[in-house]
Amino acid sequence: MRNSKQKDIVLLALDEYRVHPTAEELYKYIHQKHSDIGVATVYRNLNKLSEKGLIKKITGLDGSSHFDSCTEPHFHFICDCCGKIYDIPMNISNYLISKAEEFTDCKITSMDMSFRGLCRECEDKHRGSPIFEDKELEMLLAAGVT
Amino acid sequence: MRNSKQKDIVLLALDEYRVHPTAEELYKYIHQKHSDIGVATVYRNLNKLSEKGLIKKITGLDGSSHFDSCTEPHFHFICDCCGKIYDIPMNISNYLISKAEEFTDCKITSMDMSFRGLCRECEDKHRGSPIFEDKELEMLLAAGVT
DNA sequence: ATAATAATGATAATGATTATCATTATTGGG
DNA sequence: CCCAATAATGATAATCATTATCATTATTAT
Repeated sequence: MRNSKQKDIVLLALDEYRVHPTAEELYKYIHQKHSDIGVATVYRNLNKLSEKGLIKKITGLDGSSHFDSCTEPHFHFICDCCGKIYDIPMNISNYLISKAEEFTDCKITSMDMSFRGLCRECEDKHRGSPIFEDKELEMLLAAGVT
Repeated sequence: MRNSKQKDIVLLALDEYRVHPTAEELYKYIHQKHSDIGVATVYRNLNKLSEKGLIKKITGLDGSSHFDSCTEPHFHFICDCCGKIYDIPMNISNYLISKAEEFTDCKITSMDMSFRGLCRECEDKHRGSPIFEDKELEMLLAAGVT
């Protein structure tokens, strides 16, 4: 991976932007100051940087991937209502990981955990008026590591 | 959510197919026996069923979403090399979840955990010839729940 | 300084998913 | 049991995110 002005700009912008932007969002942000940088370059760099572990790619939120300049081990909470992403500065135990390796007989190199639900703001807003049609969605949350 | 023949067929097919298919794959499978069912119907039903918690939507693997008829709490391992998905029949402790709720001050209704790495098969195949360019990818795996 | 080659930018192309809309099927009253 | 309300369907157009292409430019090891 060679250096390039554009790569630096993308990294810096991601750092500044803070709120787990999509490639598209970050591109628009960058475009304000650097109208000469193309979309493809932003996509390319974000992907390359995340492949190398220098940034984090977060998937499974909405349609698109989000990116996070923080590579410290942490997880995410996504509000089902407003879509906002919150950081959860938490680690997972090595015990869990070795358990998983045991189960699968596979070598684990990375993992991803994300929680969903309602953030405080949305919960307050929707108090009394349920945003979900029925209770089918009230998911069973597991009890104890097995 | 009303009943329909198509919904039953989609659910049954997902059950039969077993291997965490994408909507597209499942559509092709269904199409063999039921050429009258459209793609949109398969997509619609899979999404609706997963919203209701009757099946599981798995995201963040490749470009597309996969679906899983098993709603028992479990996680997934995805091979970075061949893309195969393995089940990990594991639960997460309530302690972790309440910790996460504490951190975020949000109400958690569901969670998702996925591991990545190399499956046994691919590891054997690639022994000696590293498929990754460098060691930057050897991700720091966290130590102990903090 | 230079040759090899990785990165760039513009844009076309792709792939997955959703929206549209006229038609059909399901369902809870009467 | 029939009927009105409306959810579901199928075909296809449209959208959205992302990747491929390719000629040009920039970086880097020698």
